Amino acid sequence: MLNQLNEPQKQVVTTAEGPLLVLAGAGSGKTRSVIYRAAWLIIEKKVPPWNLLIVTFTNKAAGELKERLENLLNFPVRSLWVGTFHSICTRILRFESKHLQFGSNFSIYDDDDQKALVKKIYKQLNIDSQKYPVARVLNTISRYKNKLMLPEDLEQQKEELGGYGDYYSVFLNVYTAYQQRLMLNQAMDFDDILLWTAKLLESNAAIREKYQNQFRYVMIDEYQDTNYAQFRIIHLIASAHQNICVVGDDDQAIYSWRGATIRNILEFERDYQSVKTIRLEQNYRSTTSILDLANSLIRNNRRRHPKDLWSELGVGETPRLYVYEDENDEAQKTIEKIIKLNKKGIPWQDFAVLYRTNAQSRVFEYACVEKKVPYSIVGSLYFYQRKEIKDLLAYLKAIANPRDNESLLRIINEPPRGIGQTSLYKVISYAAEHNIILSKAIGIASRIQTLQTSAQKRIEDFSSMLERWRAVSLKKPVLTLVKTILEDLKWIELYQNSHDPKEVSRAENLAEFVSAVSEFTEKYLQDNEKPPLLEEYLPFVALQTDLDQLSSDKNTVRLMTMHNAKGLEFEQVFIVGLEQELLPHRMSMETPDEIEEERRLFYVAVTRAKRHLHMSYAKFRRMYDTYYFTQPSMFIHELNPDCFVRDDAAAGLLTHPRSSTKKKKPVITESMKSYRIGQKVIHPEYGEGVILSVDGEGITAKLTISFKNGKLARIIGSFVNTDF
DNA sequence: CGCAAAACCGTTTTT
DNA sequence: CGGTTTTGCG
Repeated sequence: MLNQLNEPQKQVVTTAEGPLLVLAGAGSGKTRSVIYRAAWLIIEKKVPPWNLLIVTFTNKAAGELKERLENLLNFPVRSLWVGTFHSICTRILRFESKHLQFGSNFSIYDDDDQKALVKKIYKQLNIDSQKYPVARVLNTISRYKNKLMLPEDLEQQKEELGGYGDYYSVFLNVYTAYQQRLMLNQAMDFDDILLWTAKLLESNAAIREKYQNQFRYVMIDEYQDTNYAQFRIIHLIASAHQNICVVGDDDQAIYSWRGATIRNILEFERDYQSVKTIRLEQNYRSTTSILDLANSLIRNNRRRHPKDLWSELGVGETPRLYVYEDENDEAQKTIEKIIKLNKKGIPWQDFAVLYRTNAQSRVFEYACVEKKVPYSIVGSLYFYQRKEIKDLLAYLKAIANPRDNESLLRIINEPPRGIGQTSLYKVISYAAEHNIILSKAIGIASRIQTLQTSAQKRIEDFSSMLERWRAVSLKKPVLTLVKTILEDLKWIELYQNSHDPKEVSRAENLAEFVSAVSEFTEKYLQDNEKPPLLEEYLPFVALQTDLDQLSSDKNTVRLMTMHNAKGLEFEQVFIVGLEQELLPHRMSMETPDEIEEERRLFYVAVTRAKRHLHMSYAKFRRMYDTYYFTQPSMFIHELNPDCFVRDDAAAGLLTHPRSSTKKKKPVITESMKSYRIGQKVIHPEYGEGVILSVDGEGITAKLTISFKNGKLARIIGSFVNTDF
């Protein structure tokens, strides 16, 4: 087994005891080392699989790791704990629920659920969402939770931080109410899963010792992207026996916005005694020309351990940079290139298109559909966030957890069954008055005098339907339950008979959901005797974000964000949208630290490529309904010019490198403060033009301009000059 | 109460 | 622009 590894990898595998820090560059075989180390522990050290804990970054990585380990061992390992922090913690919390204020059937709320809940709280507390943006408040809540701080822990800080104005006290009110509502609904958000696990292990010595004894050997992949809560959980388990192996790369840290901190790597050596550090620097993935380009980029980061990756895979083809007209042109031509290469015999699945934001995926999706290229969008936005799927999931949550009012309210009139605002208000008041939960109140609607008789009946009918499904959910597989719900509601037919094509596609999505459950059932049966019930399925699906996960071997072009590409590799990588304000993103270019993280993100994207790297940007990009002229990403100017070639059209366009990292402040002159129709303007790149319409005032006004070169554009005033 | 029209809002990145 | 939520009316 060891013969297939290089020297440092062998050391990683055979250092079984004691704290081990592996600093592993991109493509240096770190996952391979983790798998072989697990196999080594099981075979050579006779460690039972259930004494291992392996933490991965995604569910997909966990699944692949397990599969590869079983192939290596040549036998299935059933009782091995391998998964993300969230899935492992969910398992622990469900198992230990009697020591918590939660039942084992607690609901898990995703981003949208969180947002909906906070919006309700805003209404209740009369808070202006313009003044206190929901996204910002939720972000702050998340940051505190990642530091294991609940509202009560913040009360004492109220005085000191009050000086910043009323934001903090409003925030604290929202946080307190939010947390109360979660408890009331017996629900947790993603951060709570980590937080409650850490609190449980902290406060309960018996449980802590139990898991310390169970997880005698702990391994964590992508350690650079763990946050404080995750660090605490691991520390509470592993500090007792010190058999902990963490694997990470500071150059690939791209989740600081989620609370991840590089300190976890730096302080590792402080928290554990006599840490052994091993460096993996030989890259087995990419050609030298790709690595040279990556090295020339990441060298611009000041806060890093200096290191250069090297490989023996030969020089290979020089990376290319293309310049396109606008985002549509970029998408069309990128897909056309892929088609050309595919015709030469490269299978679809060897191509990946990587972008900074999910919003960029749409044009590529359209281009694929138009040109009939099979594609998959890898990412969260696509399936489980759709309204009809969220509705169906709300049914499942409401069935499993009767205290989940939010889910119940979401579905009580969806699809419409004549239970409107007025009736609902009456039921909620009744429930509050009699101090009973909503799902109980709807069962005795006929006792609610204020309701009309017809409404009473509709509500009770709905309640008894829900109870019937609850009974099914306890005895029958979740697949049967889902089919029963869809049939009882005639839901698919309802959407199918619509004249709106969007509604019809909702029907398809519901049908697809059934296949997803069916696929899950098949997978589940490989490890279990009986098909999964709802209670087994829900925690899985709540943490599931990517539809492709179960069937990742499809022969399709992969479209994904750079973040989603972490840990993956492809023969051909297309990095698109390399523009200022997109990469680095406009929200992340305030501080040098933010710029460095964006640079690491680009580095991660580049190092995904095995043989061929294509980069591109567009001169022109539309956002909502406005066109913007773009500037090439500052990172392009940082690349060693010998490491890539520019497409013909790109030559000469990079003649004036921008030194400033900030958005250029336009020079405002008197004449720029007002625009009028018919006025002549000059744009540095597009030349002379005439204003056709003006929307708004001053330099932020949106102008429609007809340029002499024939281009019709809607752009922001500050980009053109009228003062000549 | 349901439906159509109008307002609104969002773009970082994810478990 | 595209999707969802709110509004106003029948």
